[in-house]
Amino acid sequence: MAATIKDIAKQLNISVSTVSYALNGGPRSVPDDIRESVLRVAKELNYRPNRVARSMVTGKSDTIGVVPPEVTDNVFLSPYLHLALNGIINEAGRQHQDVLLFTRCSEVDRDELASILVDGRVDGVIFIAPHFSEKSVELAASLHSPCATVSGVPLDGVLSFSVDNESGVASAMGHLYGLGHRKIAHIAGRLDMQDALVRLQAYQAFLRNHHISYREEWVGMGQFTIDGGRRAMAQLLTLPEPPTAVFCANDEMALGALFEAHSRQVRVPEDISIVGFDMTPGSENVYPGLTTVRQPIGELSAAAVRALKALIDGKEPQEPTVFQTELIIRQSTTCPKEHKS
Amino acid sequence: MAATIKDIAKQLNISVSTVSYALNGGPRSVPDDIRESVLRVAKELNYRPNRVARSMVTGKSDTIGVVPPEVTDNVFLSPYLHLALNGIINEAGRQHQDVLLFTRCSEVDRDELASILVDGRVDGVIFIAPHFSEKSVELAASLHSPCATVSGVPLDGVLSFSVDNESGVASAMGHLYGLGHRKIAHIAGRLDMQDALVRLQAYQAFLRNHHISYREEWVGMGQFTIDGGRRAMAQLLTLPEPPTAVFCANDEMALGALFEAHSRQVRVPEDISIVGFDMTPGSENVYPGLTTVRQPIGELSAAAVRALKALIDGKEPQEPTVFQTELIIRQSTTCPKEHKS
DNA sequence: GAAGGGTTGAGAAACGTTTCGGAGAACCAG
DNA sequence: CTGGTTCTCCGAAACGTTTCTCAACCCTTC
Repeated sequence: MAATIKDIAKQLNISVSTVSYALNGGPRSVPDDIRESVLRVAKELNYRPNRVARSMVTGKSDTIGVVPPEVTDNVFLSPYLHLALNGIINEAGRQHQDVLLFTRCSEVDRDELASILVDGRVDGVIFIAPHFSEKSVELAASLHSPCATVSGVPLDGVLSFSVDNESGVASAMGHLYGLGHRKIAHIAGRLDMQDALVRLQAYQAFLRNHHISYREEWVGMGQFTIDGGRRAMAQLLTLPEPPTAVFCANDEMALGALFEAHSRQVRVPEDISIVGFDMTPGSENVYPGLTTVRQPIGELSAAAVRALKALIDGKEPQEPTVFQTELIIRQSTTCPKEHKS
Repeated sequence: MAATIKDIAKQLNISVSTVSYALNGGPRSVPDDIRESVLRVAKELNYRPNRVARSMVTGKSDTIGVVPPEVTDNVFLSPYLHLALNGIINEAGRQHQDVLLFTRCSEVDRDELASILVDGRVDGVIFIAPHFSEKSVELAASLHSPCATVSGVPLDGVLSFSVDNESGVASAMGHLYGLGHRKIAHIAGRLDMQDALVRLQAYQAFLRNHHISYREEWVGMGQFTIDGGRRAMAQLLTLPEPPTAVFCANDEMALGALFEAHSRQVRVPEDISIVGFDMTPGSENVYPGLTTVRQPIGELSAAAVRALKALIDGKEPQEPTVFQTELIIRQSTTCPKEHKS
């Protein structure tokens, strides 16, 4: 039985509109004495404005929605999603927005996913690393509801924030190449995701540019997971001619590769060098520390929130933004054996 | 300009109530032919129900709120909060609930925090590890809105989920004691949080029960953070008589302690043993692997969601639930030096 | 003292749903 | 044919806000 604006009005024998104006410093002024008594009675009755009712009228909710790439158990354990979500939350707080997490996208069909985008509970939506097959981004764009993607395909009507994968991959591969590696394998992520595909292509482009022939058996599919990385590494290590270095499309697969190497008594980096991508917290404290490509996931996500908020506020949509990466050299990479002695 | 129920009614020349019944399989039946045409037109018009309006009438939102212990930048980077949030999201999805993250608790006063609890956007709230000073839990309880705490103080009218800290601490301390350690220090967490306080007390109780005298200088304050753990460890290591083992109230502080030991050329576990608490993912892959006390944070949080949902659905409130811990012995603990040779 | 402007506050509409009350039609049993 | 039950479906109320319209009043100013 929460108190409403009507209760206040009744108690003071004034109209609800006056109460509303007083409470909000509303579009109209009210005399000081009335305002004070309204505030007093509001406090007495323990009045709390009902945000749902307000949303109903204003059409605003001060809440932004976040759609994960998929909804399976423990998606949010992914370090990438973790960093992205953290960045979103940080910035959302600053922008005075709450965050609504959609947890039910998988069990409903795409149509319904679209419905949650426009059901009035959020002012805008951020899609984190959507799959190519995910139609809801286009749907959201076609509904003209403010939306943004983090690491998605740039699309008309959608704010887009991504990282310069090409130069990131080039720096990682260049590092290995510079150390003398020529037998460089790649463990790719889920190819139905933008980052994975682009990184694979950039890997291939690097080989081409450096006149190294592309060998299909040196590309493993790691699905962006630790286990996937392990399996892919296992395959690579049992090849008749194994590579001397592995570039992984994210840190989790790199960790998996590292663990697989450990369990097969293959030394890292002496026997094989490993490079990751993302610079997740977990890449730092393993043994040996993982050489990786830092991408500013948090900043990228925060920028998405900022731009989304601006769009919601009626500003002009921001152009697609590409963030730069940075190579972080740690202990998991060194010269190939043949080169050394 | 989203289509509404009215548009459907107008197009078919029937009343909105009939449309609503048809759409919802509502409390009343409608003839099959009408239902079908309603569904058809709804599809044609791309109709999406407005959840806000529905909430308004039904008073339900199918959304549960999550309140972090505090809102500062990067709170959600905390592995504890990460695991808790992940557990909540997993279970919320299963219970067909979305998750609203409150990002704005710090800048508003407690009163306002309470207001977001009952502003109609959520059906219930989960407080994760609230501080003692946090009045909003009591406030929420007094407002009779469904709420739960994870690792909070048990309180009337609040569902409570926590872990058996006493036995967890006893198993960790017992492990060190069994290895021969008698000089056991403790790095405590934020003492304005339930878990930290109880673990400190359990540490003291263990010493008492084993007739080891309590030494104040062997208790460091680590604030539950890596940096705090580092600083506390630095102090312990510069003591005239340093301890041979350190029991930390969480894994992050244990990692901090580990790193500090590394940087001072103090070997772990040969020179000093370290035990953590939580079994966060980060504790596994460091060198040496961290002995720790596993607490099922995810399950605990999931249970909170389940119980909260049941309460929202009008079931009887579940009794406070205490989860058991499990000692995970890895490589960061061994016998003290004096004992060995 | 009348015209005009500004201030004040009451009343009501609107947002999009759900669901109740009840009117009319159809059907059945007596 | 009558009385009761069941089926249809319309109209309207309700949820709690925000904000518009409009009337009443007060104060200038000519």
